[in-house]
This record gives sequence, structure tokens and C-alpha cells, in this order.
Amino acid sequence: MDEHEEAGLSEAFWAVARRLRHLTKDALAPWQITPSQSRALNVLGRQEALRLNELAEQLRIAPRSATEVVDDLQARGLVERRPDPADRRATLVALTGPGRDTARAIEAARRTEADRFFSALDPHDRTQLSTILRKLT
Amino acid sequence: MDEHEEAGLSEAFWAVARRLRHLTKDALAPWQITPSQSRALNVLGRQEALRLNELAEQLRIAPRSATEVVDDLQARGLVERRPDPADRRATLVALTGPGRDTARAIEAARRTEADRFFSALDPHDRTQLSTILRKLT
DNA sequence: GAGGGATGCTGAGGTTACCTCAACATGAGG
DNA sequence: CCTCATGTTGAGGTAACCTCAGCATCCCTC
Repeated sequence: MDEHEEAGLSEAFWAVARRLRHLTKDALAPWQITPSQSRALNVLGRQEALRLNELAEQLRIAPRSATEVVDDLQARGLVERRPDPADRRATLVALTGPGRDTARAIEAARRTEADRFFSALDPHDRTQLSTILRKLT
Repeated sequence: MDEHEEAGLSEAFWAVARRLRHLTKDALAPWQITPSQSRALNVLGRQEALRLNELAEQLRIAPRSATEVVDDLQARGLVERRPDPADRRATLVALTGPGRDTARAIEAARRTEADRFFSALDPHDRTQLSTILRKLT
């Protein structure tokens, strides 16, 4: 593999990232939800309740940034904060009823969007891509 | 291909994007150059002089945003603006001597960085990835 | 050759998604 | 009970975008 292909690899990667980003942004538009908020909803949909701390970790962002995302989601009534009975410093974050519904709806939309995007690939390419991406993480 | 893999595909994609972004940011640190500035240097390194307009187009950003990037690069003396003799509304942007040097150095650094990142893959996977990414653009 | 609409750049101001740093409350170990 | 660590958040900052409006210039048509 020569250097040109290395350079082209990251370049091609970013081009695809850009397209994917715009697409998912459009997919989220009906809910007026930003991508980072949707990521948080997604994470919260997989568990009962999380400390802000843990949420930040799972989103791989700084705790302070998680506070911000939760603020926004809470303002929209999709998420609620409650004290952690086990530690009075901590606050637990959990989806509300409406939150759970929208999380599901968004997940579905995101999935069909991704489906459409990656359908440019045949099944074999998709598994291949999936495997390769996993190796890079 | 079931839905889980579709969802996982974009998820995996973003995880890799994140890692790659941090890596290239670190690679650029010695020059105090941001990623978007380096992209502009890269584009400018491939041609004589560009109208701001065309630069924006090649970077796929709004013209106004190109103005900003060029402002920064000009402040660092890496780039110069000069009037377009063919159209007095337009300004041409070109690398200065030092600009050309740094552009080359950065490109080299970026390449070895990408090299290191993608070396987690064997040559076959790399060509595979390259092909697949191209299909998605 | 005079309008009048299109085009090129940029000032002003906004947004998103992050960040760090420091304050404050609470927890836990010696 | 004192100190140090931990959890959350206010304050303030940054990069990389954006739109919209203004101004200069260009170019076409009559």
C-alpha cells in the first residue's frame, strides 16, 4: 500500500462522514433534536437510569458536556433527573415516558436512514465494512 | 443484513471518525494549525491560485467560511490574497513561500499519522475499505 | 450607454458541540 | 473530624460552521 492510498483513505473517510452527518441531521429534523441529543437518548434507552458521570463516559464526552445535553433534553421533557439514593452528590438521569417513545421513534428513523445510506453497498461489503471498522476501534 | 448491523454500522463509523479526528488534531499540534486550516493548505497546495469562491467549493463550505479560514492563514503568513486581474470583485488566494513549506511538512506528518492509524489493517482490508468508502460517496 | 439583475467578498451575528477551570456539596479513609 | 477524592455545575472559551445583508463589480438587454 503506497502513501497515496493512505492519504486517500482518511480523505475518503471524511467525505463519507460528511455525507452521513448531513443525512442523519435531516432524519432528526422532524423531532427538532440534535445529533448529540439523539445519541444521549439512544444510550439512555438501553438502561434504567444512569449517573451523569456514566452517561458522559458512554458518550465519550466530558461530564460538563453531558450536563448540557441533559439540560436540553430535560427542557423538552424527554428526560428526568432524580437524586441517586446511593450517593447524594450524584444525580441519576432516566428517560420519561414521552422520552422513551421519542427515543424509539428516532431510533427507527435513524435506522431506515442508515439503511438507505448503506444500501449503496451489497451485503458482503457491509459485513466487510463492519468488520474493518471494528478493527479500527 | 438485519437492522442491528445497519445501526451498528453508523455507530462504528462514528467511533472510528472520532478516533481519527483526535489523532490528526494531535498530528497538527506542532504547527498550531487547526484541521480546517490544514485542509485549506492542502487544497491550495495543489493549484496556483484560487478564487475564494473556488476554494470554498473545493472545501465544500460556504464562501463566508472560506473567508474566515483564509483570514487565519493570512495572519500566519502562510497565504496571500491578491486581486484577480480578470474580475475586480474577486480575490485570488495563493500559498506564500513559507506556506508552501508548511503545507508540505504537514502533509507528510498527516500521512505518517494516517499510516499509523490504518496500519491496524492488513493491506487487503485497506484496499477493501478504500473501495467501499468510494462507493459511499 | 444606462439600467437592472447576478455574482464575489465580507461584516455582523448566530449555532452546535465540545472543552477547561474552579466552586460547592458530599463521600470515605485514616 | 480532617483531608482528599468525587460528582455536578456555573462561567467562560473554542473551532467550524452557518445565514443574511451590504457593497462593489460584472454583464446583459434595451
